[in-house]
Amino acid sequence: MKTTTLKDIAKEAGFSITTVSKALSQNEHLDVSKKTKEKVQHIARKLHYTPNQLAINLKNSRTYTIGVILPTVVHCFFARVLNRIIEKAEKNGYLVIALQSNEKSSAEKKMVNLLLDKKVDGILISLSNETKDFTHLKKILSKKIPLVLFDKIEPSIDCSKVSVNDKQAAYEAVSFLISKGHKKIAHFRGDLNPKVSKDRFEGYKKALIDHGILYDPSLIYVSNTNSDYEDGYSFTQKLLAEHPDVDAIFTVTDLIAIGAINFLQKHSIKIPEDIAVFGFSNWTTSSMICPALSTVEQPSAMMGEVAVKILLEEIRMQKEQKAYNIREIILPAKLIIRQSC
Amino acid sequence: MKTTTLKDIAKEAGFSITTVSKALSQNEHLDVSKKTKEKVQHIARKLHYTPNQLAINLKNSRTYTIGVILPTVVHCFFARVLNRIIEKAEKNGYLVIALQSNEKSSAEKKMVNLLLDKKVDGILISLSNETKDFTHLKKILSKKIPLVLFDKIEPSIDCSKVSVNDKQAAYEAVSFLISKGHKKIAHFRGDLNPKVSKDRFEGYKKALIDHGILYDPSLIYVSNTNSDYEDGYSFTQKLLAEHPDVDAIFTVTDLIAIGAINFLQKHSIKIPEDIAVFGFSNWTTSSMICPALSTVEQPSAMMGEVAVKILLEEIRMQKEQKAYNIREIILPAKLIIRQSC
DNA sequence: TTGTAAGCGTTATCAT
DNA sequence: ATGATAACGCTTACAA
Repeated sequence: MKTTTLKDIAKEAGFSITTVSKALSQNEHLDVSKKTKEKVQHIARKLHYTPNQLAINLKNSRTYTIGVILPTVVHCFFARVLNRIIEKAEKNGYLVIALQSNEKSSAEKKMVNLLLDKKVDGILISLSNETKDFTHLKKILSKKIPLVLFDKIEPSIDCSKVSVNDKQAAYEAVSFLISKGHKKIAHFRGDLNPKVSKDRFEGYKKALIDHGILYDPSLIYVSNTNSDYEDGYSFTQKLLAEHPDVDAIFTVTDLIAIGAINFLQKHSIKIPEDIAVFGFSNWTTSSMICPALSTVEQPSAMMGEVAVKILLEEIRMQKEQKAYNIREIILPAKLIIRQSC
Repeated sequence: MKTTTLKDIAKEAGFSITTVSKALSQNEHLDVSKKTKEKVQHIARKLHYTPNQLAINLKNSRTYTIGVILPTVVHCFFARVLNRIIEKAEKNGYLVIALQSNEKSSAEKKMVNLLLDKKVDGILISLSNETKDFTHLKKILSKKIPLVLFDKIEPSIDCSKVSVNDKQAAYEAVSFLISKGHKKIAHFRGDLNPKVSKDRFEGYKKALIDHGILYDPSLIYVSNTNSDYEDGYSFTQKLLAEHPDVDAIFTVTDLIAIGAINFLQKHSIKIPEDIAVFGFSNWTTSSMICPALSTVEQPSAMMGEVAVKILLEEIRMQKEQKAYNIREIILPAKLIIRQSC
C-alpha cells in the first residue's frame, strides 16, 4: 500500500497541493478557510497521512537528528551519559545516532564524516584516548554544525565543553585518605594521554603536597593496557613487594580498585585496616563488592543532560542565524564513602 | 561557506548538472568521456563536494539508517547487544538511531512512530516488559519495513526473532546444582510477563522434576519491583526464615543473586557450603565479587550481530522486491561455573 | 481564500 | 557523449 502524500489528499479533496499543505500546517496565520481546513484534515486522517520527513528534511536542510560519538557504550559511565542524552534529545524532538570510537582516533574521524554526510543538526563527542589531531573537529565547526565535547574534551577547540572536575575530586579523595591517617598512599593511574587520567594524578599529587607528604614517584603505577581489573590485581602484588609499608591505594578507576581489593582479600590483607582503597567513577559493581568501595561519583546523567541542552540551544541559535557564545561547564564530582577506607 | 552542489560544479566545469552527476557516479557504464570525468572529479575535489544525502534519501526513499528500541542502555546485556549492533551496522553502511523504552509500553509505541516518521530502513526491538498489545509492531510490518525482535520477543508477531534459549540454560544451571548434591533449591524469579522470566522459571521446574525433586511453590519468590538487588537481599532473609534448610538459590538475574550473596555474607552463611547461589546473565560485576558468582552467560554480542545481520538482509531483499522468509534464531547460552556453587 | 510555480539536490529517462 | 526534463514530497513567495 503506497503511502499517502499531499498530492493524494489534494486529489481527493479537490484542492491544490498548496492549499492542502497550508491546511495541514501548524502555522496558524496561513489563510485557509476553516471549512477547507477541516475537510482536508479529515481526509488526511482518513488516508493515514504522515508527512514525509525526508522531503521536509531536504526542504529545510534539517534532520532533527544529532550524532553522538563516544568511546564505547559498554561502560557504566558512558551508558549513563548516553541514556540521558537520548532521553533529553527525544523530549525535544530530536533523535540520536550513536557511534562508538572504541578509543580509535581513525574511527572517530570516519564517524564524524558519516555524521556530517547524514546532515545531523549537531554533534556530541567524548574524544578517544588516542585522538591527538583535531582536524575532524575543526571540519565540523567550519561547516557551522554545533559541536559539544564532553568528558574527554580538548581545550584548544573552539566549541562548548562539559567535563567533570577530576583534579578537584581526586584532591578531595586523597585528602580524605590523609585525614583518616593514611600516609603512604600509592596511586594506580591510567595512561598519559587521556586528560582525566592526568587530572586525577595531579589532584593526587597536590593533595599530598598540600598536606606535607612527600610525593614519591615509585608509588605510582601506570596502567596502559585495557585490562584495568587485571592491572589492579597485579599492581597490588608488585606494590606490596616494593613497598610493604604502604597503607592506602588511590586508583584512577573503580575497576582497577576492584582488582586491587580482590588481591588484598585473597591474601587476607584487611581493608581498610591494613590498606585502604579508594576508586574513581562509582561503577554499579562498586557498591556490591565487599567491602563496598569508596569512590568518586561522577555526575554522568547530569553531564549528558547539560551537553544536549547546550547543543540544542546552539542548534536553535544557529538556525535563527544568531551568534552564540561557547560555554565551558565543569561539573563537580562528589565523594562516596563506603567501607574500603 | 555554502556547501557545494552539483550545480556549482556544473557551472565551474561548463557542463550540465546531468553530466556532472554521471561523471561522479559509481555506475561505470554511464557514458561520459574519460576527459570530462576527470575534469569534473577534479573540480569536485577542489570544491570539497560531498553529495547531499538528504536529496539522495528523498530520491531513493532510503536512509541507510536503522532504529533500535531497547529497554535501556544502562544494562550490561543491552549495552553489549547495542555495541555490536552499532558496529555491525556501521560496517555495512548503516547508522543506528538508539531509543529506550524504559520498560514502558506507551514509550515504545511512540518511539516506533518516531522511527517510522524518520523513514528508517528497518527496526530492531527488544520489547518492554509491559508490552501486551502489539498493534505498533503490526503497523511496522504493514508498511513493509523489516522488523527483527530480539531477546524480549513476541512469538505471535510475524517477523524474524533472535532469542536465547533461556529455558534450556536454566535447566542446565539447576541440573548442575542438583548434581552437586543440592536438594532444596529456591528460585527468585522475575515478574510474570517477560517471557525470559517465565522460561527460566520453567527450566528450573523441569530440572527439578526430571531429577525426581518435588517442585515446591513456597520456594519461589517473585520480584516485581525494579530493585533487583534489594529484592535479592530481602528475599534471602525471608527465605531463611521460612525454609531454614534450603541449600541453594537459583536467581533470574545476577543482580538478585548478588543481593542474596551479600545478605548471606553479612550473616556469615558460607557460600557455597551452606547455601549455593547461581545467577543468570553474567554481569561484569559477577566475576568480581567474592565468592565469584556462577551464572549463565548469554551470547549478547552474538545476539546483536545476528539480529542486524538478518535485518540488513531483509532490507536488501525488500529493496530488491524479493520475498523473504522470516527466521527464528534461538542462541544457546552457556554455564559459567565460579565459586558460588 | 486559493492556486501557480519555483526550489531543495539528486538521479533516471529520454532526447540530441 | 552530453543535456533537457521530470520526478521524489514538501514549502513558500507571489499571483489570482
